[in-house]
Amino acid sequence: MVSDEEFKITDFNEWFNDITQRAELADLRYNVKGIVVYRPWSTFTINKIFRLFEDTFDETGHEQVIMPLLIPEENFYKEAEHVEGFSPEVFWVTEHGSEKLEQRYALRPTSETAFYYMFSYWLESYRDLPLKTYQRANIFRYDTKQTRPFFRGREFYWFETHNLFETHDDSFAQAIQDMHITEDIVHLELGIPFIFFKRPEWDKFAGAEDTFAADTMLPDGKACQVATTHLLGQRFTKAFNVKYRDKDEETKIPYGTCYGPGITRIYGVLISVHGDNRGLRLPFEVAPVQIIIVPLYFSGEDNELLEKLCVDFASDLDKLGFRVKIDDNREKKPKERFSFYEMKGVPLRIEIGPKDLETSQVVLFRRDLNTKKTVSFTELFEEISKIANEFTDNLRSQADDSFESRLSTASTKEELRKELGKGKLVRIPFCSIDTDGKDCYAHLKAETEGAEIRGTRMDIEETPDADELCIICGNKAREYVYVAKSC
RNA sequence: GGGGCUGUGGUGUAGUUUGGUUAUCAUGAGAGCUUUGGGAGCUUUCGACCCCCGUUCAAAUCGGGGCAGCCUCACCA
Repeated sequence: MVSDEEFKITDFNEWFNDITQRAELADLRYNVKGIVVYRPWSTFTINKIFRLFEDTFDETGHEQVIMPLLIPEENFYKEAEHVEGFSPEVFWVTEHGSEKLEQRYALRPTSETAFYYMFSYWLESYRDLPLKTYQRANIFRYDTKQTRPFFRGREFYWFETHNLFETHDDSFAQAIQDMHITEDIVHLELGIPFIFFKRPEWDKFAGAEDTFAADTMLPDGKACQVATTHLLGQRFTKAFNVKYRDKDEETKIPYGTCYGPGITRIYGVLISVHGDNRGLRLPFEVAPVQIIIVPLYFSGEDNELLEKLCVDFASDLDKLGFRVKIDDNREKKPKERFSFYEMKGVPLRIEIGPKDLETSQVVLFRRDLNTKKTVSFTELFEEISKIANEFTDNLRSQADDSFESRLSTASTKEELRKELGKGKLVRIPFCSIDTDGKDCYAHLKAETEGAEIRGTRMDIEETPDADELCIICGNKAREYVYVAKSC
C-alpha cells in the first residue's frame, strides 16, 4: 500500500472528489454548473474560519459592513482596467419578471465598485482617515469551465476589506498588516503554510498598482492562491471621485487598498493539506466535533454503567468547552464507527468498553499522529487538554515540513522542467517581473507546459548575484522568482 | 471557449453493441431480532432509467438538442 503522502500525490484528484462526497462536505447535485451546496460538516468549519477573520479585523480597526450583491452597470464601468479584467466573467441581471431592466446589474465579482461608490459619500475629512471597512460576501464569477468544489466555484465566499489612507506609505503598511493577518490565521491557526509573493506586472488584480498574494502548495504540486492584498493607489478613488479636505484645507485624493482571503478556498486547502489516506484531519479549534466518545457494548455486561460513564465524560468535557459527541449506535461495529470519525477528521476519540470499567481507563486515539494510548480516568482530562493544545501545532509542523520539501531551485530550463515535474515550487533567476519580463514569461510558460511565475518573495529579501542570468533570455537576472503550475 | 468521457433508486452499479416480460446486484433508508475491543448477520419494507423533441407497433437502449458531472487544453485577482 502506498503511503498517505504518495496516495495524495498520485491520486489527489480522486482523493479530493471522494472525500468531498464521503465526508458530506459539498453536495454537487444542485443543478447549476459550478455552484455547490455546502453541507453542515464543512459549513461549521467555514463559519469558524469566518469568525477567526472577523475577530482579527475587529482588532485591527476594520468596521464590518454589508454591501449589496447587485452593482449597477454604470458603477462597474468607471475604472477601465477593472472592467477589462472582469467583464468576461460577470453574471448580469437583465430582467425583472418578463420586462427588461433599463440598466443591467452585475452580480458582484468583487466589490470595489460598490464600496468606492459609497466612499465618495462617506469620506469628507482627513479626520475620517484611515477608513477601514470589510464585509463577508459571496462572489459570482463565470470564470471557467473547470469548476471544482471549494477551489473554483462560480459562486464562492470571501472577505474583502476596503481601506482608504492619506498616503501611499500608509496604504503599503496596510498591505503588510494584511500579510500578518494571513500568517496569524491561515498559517498559525489553520496550519496552512504559504509564501506571500509580489505578483508580476502581468498578473496583477485588474485595477491594482501592486498585488501581493499568498500561495500554498497542494498535494499534486500545484500552487494555490489563498489570499491577496492589493495596492489600488488612487485609481478607484479618482474613478469614483472619492476625496477629502485635509488639515491644510486642500482637497486631496486618498489611497486605497483591499484584501481578499478566499474562505471557501482556504477550506479546500485546509482539507487537502492536512488530509491523509484515512480522510480528513481537521485542526482542533475548527473541527465540528472535537472529541467523539465511542462506547463498546457487550452482551451480558452492565451497559447501563458504561452509558452513564460516557454521558458523564461528555458532560464534563462539554463544561470544559470541548465539542463532544457520543456515538452510541449499537447497529454499527466498532471498526465502522472508528473509521467513520477518522474519515470525518474528528481530532480525538475516546473508546470505552466493559474491560475499561474494571481497570478505570480508556483508549484515546488522536488523529494528528494516528496513534492510540491507554489513559486512566484520573488523567483523562489532563491528557485531552494537552493534546488539544498541541494538536494543531502537529498538523502545522507536518504541513510545514511537506511545504519545505516542495521548495526547490533551478538555474537552467532543463532543471526547472525536472523540478516542476516533481511537483515543486521552483526558484529561478529571472530578468524582470515588470512589463519587460513578459516575453520571457510567455516563453517560460510555453516551455514548461503552462507553469506560472508566482512572483518575488515578500517574506524574505533575496537577490541574485551580479553574474546570475535570466534562465530564459540570458540577460542579467534582477530577481529570483518562483515558478509552479497553478491550481 | 476547444477536445474527450459519462449520466439507471440517497450512493455505487448490471443491462445499451444487436430496441421487446415484472430493469440486476450491492449499499443506504424504515420496521423487527441477534450482535459489538478496528468496516457483523437474518427477516421484511421503500426506492431509479437526467430533461425535451424525434424514429418506431415498441426506447434505459437509436438520432438531435439541452442540462449536469469527470478528465484535458486555453483563460482566470
